[in-house]
Amino acid sequence: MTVTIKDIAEKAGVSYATVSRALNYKYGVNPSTRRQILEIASSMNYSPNAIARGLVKKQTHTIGLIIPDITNPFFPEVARGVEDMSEKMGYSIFLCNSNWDKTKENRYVKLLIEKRVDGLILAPSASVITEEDRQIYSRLPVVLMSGVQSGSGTSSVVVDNVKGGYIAGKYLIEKGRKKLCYIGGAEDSFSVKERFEGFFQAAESSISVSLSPDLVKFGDYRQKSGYRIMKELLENRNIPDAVFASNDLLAIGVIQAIRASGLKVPEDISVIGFDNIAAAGFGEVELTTIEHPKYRMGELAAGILLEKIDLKPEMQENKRVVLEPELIIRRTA
Amino acid sequence: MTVTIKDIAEKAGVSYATVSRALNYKYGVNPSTRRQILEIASSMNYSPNAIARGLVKKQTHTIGLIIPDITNPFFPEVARGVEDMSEKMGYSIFLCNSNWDKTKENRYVKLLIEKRVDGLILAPSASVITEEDRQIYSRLPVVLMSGVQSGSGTSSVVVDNVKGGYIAGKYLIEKGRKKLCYIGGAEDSFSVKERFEGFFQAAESSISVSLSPDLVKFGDYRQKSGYRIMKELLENRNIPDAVFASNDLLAIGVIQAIRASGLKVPEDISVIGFDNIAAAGFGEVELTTIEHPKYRMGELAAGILLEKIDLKPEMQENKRVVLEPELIIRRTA
DNA sequence: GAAATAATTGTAAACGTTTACTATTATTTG
DNA sequence: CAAATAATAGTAAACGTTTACAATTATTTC
Repeated sequence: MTVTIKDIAEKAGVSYATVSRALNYKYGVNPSTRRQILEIASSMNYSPNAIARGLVKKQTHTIGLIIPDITNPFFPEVARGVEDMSEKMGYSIFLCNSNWDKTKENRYVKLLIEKRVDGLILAPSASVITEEDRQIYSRLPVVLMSGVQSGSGTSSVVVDNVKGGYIAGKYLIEKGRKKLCYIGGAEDSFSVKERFEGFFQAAESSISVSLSPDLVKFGDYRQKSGYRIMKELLENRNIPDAVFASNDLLAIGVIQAIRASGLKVPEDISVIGFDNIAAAGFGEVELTTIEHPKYRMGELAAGILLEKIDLKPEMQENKRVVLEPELIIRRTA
Repeated sequence: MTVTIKDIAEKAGVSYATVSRALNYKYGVNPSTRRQILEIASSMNYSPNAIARGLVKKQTHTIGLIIPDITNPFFPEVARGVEDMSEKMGYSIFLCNSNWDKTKENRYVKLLIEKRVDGLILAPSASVITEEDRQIYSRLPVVLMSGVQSGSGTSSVVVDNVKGGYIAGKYLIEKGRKKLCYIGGAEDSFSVKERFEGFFQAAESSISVSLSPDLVKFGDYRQKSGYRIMKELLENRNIPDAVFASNDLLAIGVIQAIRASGLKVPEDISVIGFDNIAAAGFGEVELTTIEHPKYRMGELAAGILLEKIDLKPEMQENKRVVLEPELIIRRTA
């Protein structure tokens, strides 16, 4: 049906090996023959079959990107970073949403391996790394992103969560806040724990500041959760003067709850988030937060992966790059 | 290196055709042989090579998704809809960001065809459809999404922009607004025009309402643009009592400008957007807007495409489905 | 229990490339 | 101008599957 190298060869009166060479600009084909072949190819609307090529070259120039949910405002930028870098290097990406479901994530990994991707970028939906995971990392180049503990057995790029938490805490304290509060996502999430750790360190470092256990709460990573938790705190008259939410969505929920109760942000309660999602800067939100270099993270992950792909398996080594968080001061703290 | 059907065949002492049949659950292989083969396959950690299969079956179970920019809050939901539906039907998606660049979009189309995707979903970066585009639609199943005029020569799924604009206008008028204003994205964008058309119709339908040409402005689709345009209007003392922005980002910028000038939304000026992006509902934004069924659009596009793929080319027919917009009343109008 | 039929398995070609190796032709060299 | 060399082109195998067809083996039927 579609045009193949053979068709071109026939029309040009040469063998199809020659056509292949001409098309791939390999040296060793007569310039005039090549010109002729190229012309015929374009006139026949020839489109090289990357599947066939992939089969013989054992390379698809394709990588898999598995993230929990592209709809979560954290991930589009990451994905864009991955895509931009990949495109620049001649790779395409399969986008897969694991929907925070480890089983689905694993199914995707399996599928992508069947599709013979050259490598995999994974923002895991769970923090723990299983034996099965390690097994996968030995089958193909993988780089992990975001919320991954060190010693994962493969390359990873993460933000310095502890430092981010620390910066948030320090800033709040400098602003004269005394009664701190931490509202985190899922308690078993690695990054939630790390951000808390940094925040806790900051609180500890100042004797006049408290971070009492009843002002450390966990839920999940959605806005509603922030709203609910904060509302409860307010209703119980357990009122901090500053809250650090472990991500921006949560922080927005927290602010809503505070304002709904008639209190003011930041006058009565300062609120600081984490991630600096695009919406944090929107109009009336103006959230003070910690920048999580999302785009850069994606870009780096892709860069590291592509570098790995170019190396023979025994030459590949695992890198861990830790990105710097940064305080973004807006209006809520 | 990796395990192939031949390796399994050898170990099982059968021909590799039999292994292929067993693995694919084709009828005509002895149950006990199959059991044995399956066991060997799994013990050897066999992963079928989808590339090789794709070559012979001339089907990759892969579709391409080209959108302008996943970082634009409109697209993640669309992409998610596409992905969910595709996954359900056993297809993977290549994600490509054209970055609103027609040239890049075309390069991607070409690349995806080389990678032999079974079909293509395209949210075009430009409104006009060229001869080249039509040529492409004849090469493989394509469905277009969002901002596509009818008669595009292939299937498409869009929202009823005219109706959306009309609903916005009607609502503002019902609320007693008299001096309407339209702030649109790029003037040559099809959807910008359509939304205006509907809005204009609504304005026309009521004699006590004005929509004067100096209150119809165009820019691009970013927040800043909305801010800038509105600011100018306010500075020139050309002040409407209601503005319909052709998307939410623009609307947010408009609101910022209004509030920065000391006026109140919605008391002094009502603002209504379009798209209902997630951030429109966030905390303090609470934007009144027109729902654009983004997820549904992606889901439908994928559904229509997959249906098309299953049909012989001559059986494929072009569908155009028009989704209903819906008024979402929040706090800005 | 032989013939007919059904079930299972094997053989080989095909999918569209790339590439090692060989063959041919053109060019240089002394 | 013959020999040596360089440039160009061709042949055939390989990549890992699927599948039409043929071959074999098992089962049924009378």
